[in-house]
Parts: sequence; structure tokens; C-alpha cells
Amino acid sequence: MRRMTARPANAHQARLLRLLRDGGPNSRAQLGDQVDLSRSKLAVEVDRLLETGLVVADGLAASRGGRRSHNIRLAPGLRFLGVDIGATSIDVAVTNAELEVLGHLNQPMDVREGPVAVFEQVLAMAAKLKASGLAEGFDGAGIGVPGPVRFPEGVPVAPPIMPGWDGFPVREALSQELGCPVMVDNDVNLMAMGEQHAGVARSARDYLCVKIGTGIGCGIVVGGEVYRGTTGSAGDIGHIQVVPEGRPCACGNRGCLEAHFSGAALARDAEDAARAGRSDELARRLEAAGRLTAVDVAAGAAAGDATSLSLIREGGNHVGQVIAGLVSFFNPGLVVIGGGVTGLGHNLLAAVRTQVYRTSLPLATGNLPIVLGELGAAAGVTGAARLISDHLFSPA
Amino acid sequence: MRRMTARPANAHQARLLRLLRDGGPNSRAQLGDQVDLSRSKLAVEVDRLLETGLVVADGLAASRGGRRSHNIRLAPGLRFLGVDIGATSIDVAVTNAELEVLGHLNQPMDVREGPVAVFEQVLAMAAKLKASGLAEGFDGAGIGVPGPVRFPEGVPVAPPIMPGWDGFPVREALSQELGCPVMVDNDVNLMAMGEQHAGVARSARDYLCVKIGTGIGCGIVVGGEVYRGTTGSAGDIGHIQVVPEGRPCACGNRGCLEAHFSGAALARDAEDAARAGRSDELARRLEAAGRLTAVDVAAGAAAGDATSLSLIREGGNHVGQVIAGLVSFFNPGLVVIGGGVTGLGHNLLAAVRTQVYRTSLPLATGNLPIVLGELGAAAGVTGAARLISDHLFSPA
DNA sequence: CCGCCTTTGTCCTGGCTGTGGAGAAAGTTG
DNA sequence: CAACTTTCTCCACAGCCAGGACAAAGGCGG
Repeated sequence: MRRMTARPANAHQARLLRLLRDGGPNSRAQLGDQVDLSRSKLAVEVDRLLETGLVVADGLAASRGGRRSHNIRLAPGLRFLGVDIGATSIDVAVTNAELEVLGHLNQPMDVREGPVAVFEQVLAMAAKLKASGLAEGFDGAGIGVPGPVRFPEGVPVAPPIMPGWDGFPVREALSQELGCPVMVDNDVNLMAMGEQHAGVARSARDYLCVKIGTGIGCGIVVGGEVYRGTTGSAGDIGHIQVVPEGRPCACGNRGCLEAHFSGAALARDAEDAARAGRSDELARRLEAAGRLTAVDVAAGAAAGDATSLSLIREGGNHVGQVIAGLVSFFNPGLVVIGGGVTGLGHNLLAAVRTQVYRTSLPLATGNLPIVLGELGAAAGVTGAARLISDHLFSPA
Repeated sequence: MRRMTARPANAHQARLLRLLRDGGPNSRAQLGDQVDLSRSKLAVEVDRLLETGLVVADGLAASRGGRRSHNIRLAPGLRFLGVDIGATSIDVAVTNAELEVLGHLNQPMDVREGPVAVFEQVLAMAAKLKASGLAEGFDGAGIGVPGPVRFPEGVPVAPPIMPGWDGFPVREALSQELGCPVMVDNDVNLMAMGEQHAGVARSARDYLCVKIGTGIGCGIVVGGEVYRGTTGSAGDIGHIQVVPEGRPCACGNRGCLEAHFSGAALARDAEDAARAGRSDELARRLEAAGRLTAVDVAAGAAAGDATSLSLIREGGNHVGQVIAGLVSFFNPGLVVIGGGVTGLGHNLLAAVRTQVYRTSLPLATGNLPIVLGELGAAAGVTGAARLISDHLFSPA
């Protein structure tokens, strides 16, 4: 199949493409209701989109009381590749133009093995998805990496947990390999975009998306758009101090949030507790697996283990303390919590909520939902697809 | 004089008006260089603006090597009123259309006397400015109040330090009294706009403006626009916790930033120190004035008083601690510090800088200037004028 | 099954807008 | 004073788009 080459010629076309992406197949009449264009103008633009092949006819719509309208939809053969590179694993997925995940692969891999090894793996996974018949090629790809990115160029900058990636031309290299346009962003920003497109944040305009995994980061959405900051490091909240003179952190300071609560810190605390004999439950699991992770603590808490519960509660307090500050400062309409530790679920959420509602002012918290992300691992790859589709569905 | 009634008819005209406001009188040719319109189109729009009277001819420009161009400027009779209501004083100023302050009055007044008394005073001050011949009337007014505002309606909401103002229709009432359009915003946001228009933040797109006065607040500018949050309370950083189980705060919590450092807290600490005999300098001043303020501490520090210096340093550390967190989160391109305590000057700045550069990650602080505001009391009123001019210089 | 209504899609006209060229006006430079 | 540059005005042409007229397609009540 020939891949997508056309791009919308003007803002109207871009608008229509996004409506079709976000709302699925739609009748011409319904589109007309949403765009404030004259019928003639709309017809012209739709015809042009049909000519480019980005959009195809899709039968007749249900009648709204008169003549039935013709449906149109985005070309069903369009395929986006969503890649979410985490600290310890890689997610790769194929989506259609409506950003529905058609196939999803996950593979453990340490990001510290460097960009060459990682992208070899990514390309292999993409090839596997192709081989399974889900795609004949890709019209665009979005890539998430666990560190700050100079967004316009798609290049990681000074990423603390991924030495060897600094300055690696991710966008250019992958664009070459995949033969399609590529956009690169921080994994947390992609999660925020994913939850906004298909998850809990669908109607939010200003919100925060806190991702707690190996590290901790925060996606910031302002007016429906991701905010990246001056150097692309906005949302890097893992090294905000939560305990004066607290635990030493890899960054050189003491008392950082990440040092006191994150996937890594939690695992270490759990192992310490198990070895110190403070929890039979965790000790059993450590014996069985040789090591502990956040999953074990979640299971422990579910089984009623007091130590696991208290680890979660303490961690939630620390995260909640930081989020409370951010809520006062940013006054978001929603806070989403996601990432690897989502498995800790409602115990974590309860601790965070308590802390935020207790510490922040009522005006900011009055009608502030604090919820768990609902997409799980799909958030990152969906957000990645959304990133590249936003790019492609904008005027050339 | 007949007041301004016309408004720009389209985005091009609005653009031109703002260019003239920000760049002062300008030749038609130079305007053409900045707006990407054809010469004919530009001529048409300028002619229309001349017809409305918003813009007037202003002689000939210097030659750029050929025929001299005709200058145009905003109508010299346009007048904006900028009002900055602080916790303990009122600033009122008149500006021309280029937002230059033509006259400025300041009057002590406790905001807790309520909106009716305060606005009586404001109107009296405005009348005085008029009487002095600076204005024959006002084409618009911007009002800053020390608390959160529901921006579209111009109504304060649940302002902690100004009981009696909750829900008072500031915008509507003043619009009636003054007979001109009015916009209302938080005083901190106005300070941010003021420093952006005429102060240190002229070229900044994403920056923070921390105002330390009776309380502490933070103006947030994203992409050149003030960000106000979901309920208008964004930037309310005075009640972020800086000391676990610290001093009790008026808000009901403990350890809030405002409880540990602000104009009010500093004055109290200074008086305590004076009474406890820890500083002869401060004791002398307390004796002389009956009470102490931030100004006394500044003078003490200038005179080399160790206690004053240490109070400033400790306060700067606390503010710096909060700013460090915000810098990590928001990754601004600039941090401006202003408000009543600017008099503490470089001692305060040094403490803040130390704390921020030590605590935040290098990527965020690498090229981050932290500076004092340069407009002082003019920042608020200039920002107020800018607020209303932005409103009036936008398509109707 | 038939007339009448609503909705949708297409076509066309008339008005408006903006581009870009021609050329005049006004200055500078040597 | 001639040659060049810059600015400004005028005008013709093309493109765009709103909105009306009309045809097509379907629902609905009788």
C-alpha cells in the first residue's frame, strides 16, 4: 500500500481531520454542525480531502429526519506507530488513524543499554507487528523517552537515567529507519496526551498527569496543549525536596521525592523490611522471587500486610505533599495518577487525596478530582500516536 | 473630549494597535515589515484606523534611504486608568495609550475596610488625577485586587485576606461609576504583565513573577499569556508548606510559606528580635517608630545589623525552597521577584539564588536568570493598563 | 401509495478581499 | 542633475466564500 503523503492544505482541513480522528466516522452534515463553515465551503474541503485519499466515503448515515447524509472517515489503511520507551521496558503499538490500538507488544529492556540497542529492539518489534498483518507500513511514529527532550529537534538532552542518549538524534535516525515522519517527546507528556485522548482526562483543559514508575514525572496540560517549559524539562518533579536532610539521591541532593518514593525506592524499602523481619508476607515473596517490586507491595497490601500498607501510605503522603504544592501553584481542573505503581491503586490514591485536600486551599481543591489513569500501558503508546497525528494533521 | 468608542474591526487592526502600543509611534513602512500584509492591505487597514480616530498621523519618519514614510501613532488623548489595590495601600495611575505612566498616586488603606470604602477612595484618586489635567476621561480601566478573581466576570472569589469582597461585582460596579470598560485581575498577575510590558521580562515567553508583600503570590506566564488556572487561583503559593509542623498560619495549617516569610511575618520577627534584645539596631528603630516593617529590616541590613541579615537570609531560603520546586516543575525562562520586600534587595536575591541553584536540576537552572523586578510600584498599575488595553485592542 | 414536510447536497451568482504590478511621488547619493 | 531607492497610490485580476435557489432523498401522516 502506498503510504500517506498528503497533508492538510489549510486549517479547515486540519480541523476536519482532527474531528474525524477524535470522533470517528462522521456524516458530512454532523461535521458541518461542528465547524462553522458554509455548506459550500465544507463540501469543497471534504472533496479535496477525499481526493488526497486521507479520507474515504463510508456509506450512509442514519437519517436525522430527512435525506440521509453520506458518512466519511479517515482512510482505514492509515497506521501510526506508538513507541513508549520506559526505564526498564519498551512498549510498541500500532494504531489506526482514530488512534485505536490494533496491536501492542511489551518487552523488558534496560534503557541504559543505549539508543542503538534499544532502537534495534524497537524496529524488531515494529517488524513483528507488521508481519502479523496489522500494518503494511507506517504513516508516522511517535516516540516517548524517559527524560527531557529538546522537542523541536526530537533530541534527548542531559537525561539523568539514560546516559549515552544525550544528543542522540532520535527523530532523525528513526525517521530514516522507518521511512515516515517521527516526533519525539518525554514519556510523561505522552501519557498525559494519551489520557486526554482516550482516558479520564477527555474533557480537561488544564490538568496534571503524575507518572510514578521507576522515577516520577508530571505531564502539564495548559489549555488542552502539553506545556514543555523553556528547555523541555517542565514536569521534572522527581527531585523536589520532600524531606529536609532526607535520604541521599542519585542527583547529589538529599530528600528528593524520588529518593523517598518511586518504583525503585519502594522496591528497596520492601526488601529492607523483609530482611529486617518486619513483614512475613514480603519475606515470603522475597524468598520466592529473589527480589521485590512494586507489584509485590501491592499484593502484600491486598493480602492485608500492615508493612506493605504503611509503605504505600507513607509514599502517598510524600507524593501528596508535592502534589499539594503543585495544585496550589497550578490550580488544575484534574489530577491523574498513573505509571507502574498504579497497581498500588486505591490505597495510594487515598493517601494522596488526604494529603492534598488537607494541605491545599479550598478554592483550588473544591472541585478537584484526583483519579487513577484508566489506560495503563496503553496511555503512553496512544499518546505517542496522538503526538504524530497532531503533527501530520496540521497545515503543511 | 469624546472618549474612545471604536474597537478594532479585525485581527489585523488589533495587531497594528498592539504594535503601536508596544513600540510607540511608528512609520507605515516599519509596520509593514512586522505584519506580513501586502502594502495595499496595510494601507486600507491603517486608513480605517485613522478614520475611527484610534490612530492619528504624526509627521514624517526619518528616511531609510528613499522617500520618507509617514508616521502614525495611537491617539494621544487616549487615557487608561490603572488601579492596584494592595492589602494595605492603593495605587492609582493614568497612562496614555502606550502605557506610559503620566501620573501616579499612592494612598495607605486597609483592604479590609471593604469594597465600598475602597472604591470611594479609588474614585477620589481618579478624580484628583483628572483634576490635575492629566486626563479628561478614561477609555478603560484595569483593576488589581489582592486575591483570586473569577476572571471573565471580574468578581473576587473567596479572598482570604479581603473578607467582604467575596462576590462583589467589581467589574460591573466600576464600569458603571467610571463610564468605561473595566477588567479585573489578581494583583500578582498584573505585576507579571507590567514587568513583561515595560520591565525586566520584556522578552520572556514562559516565566514566573513572585510577589512578596503582605502575602506571597506568583504570576505565571505561559507563552506570553497570563495563566490563571481552572478557578482563577493559580499562583497562590503562600500556603505551600515549607516547614513540617512549622508555625501556625491564618489558613489553619502549619508551616505555610507565608507564615515563615512575608512582609507581615518579617515585621513580627523583627519586633520579636528587637524586644528580645538580639538587635540594638532594630530595637532603636522600634523605639522610634513604635512598630517595625520590612523597610526597617532592610535598613538594618544595610547598616550591617547581623540579625536583620540573618532574618533576610532565612526568609530567602524559605522562598528559595519553594521557588526551586516551582522551577523544577515549570521550567521557566526567567524568575522575577518583586513586591513590597524588593527593598531587601540583593541580600534576599542572593539567598534565593543559592537555594534554587543548589536544589534544582542543572537543565532547569542552567540559563535561568533570577532577578528583581525593575518597575516597583509602577508594575501593578502598568499591568492594569496593559490588561484593559489588551481587552480593548482585540477584535470586537 | 401519495402529498407534504425536513434534511442534505450541488450549483451558481454576487460581493468582498487581497495580491501584485505599474507608476507617480519624494528623497538620497555621487 | 542623473540615477537609484524607498514609499505610497491606484487598479485590474483572481480567489474565496456566503447564501440563495433548486434538486435529491428520505420520513410521516393520511
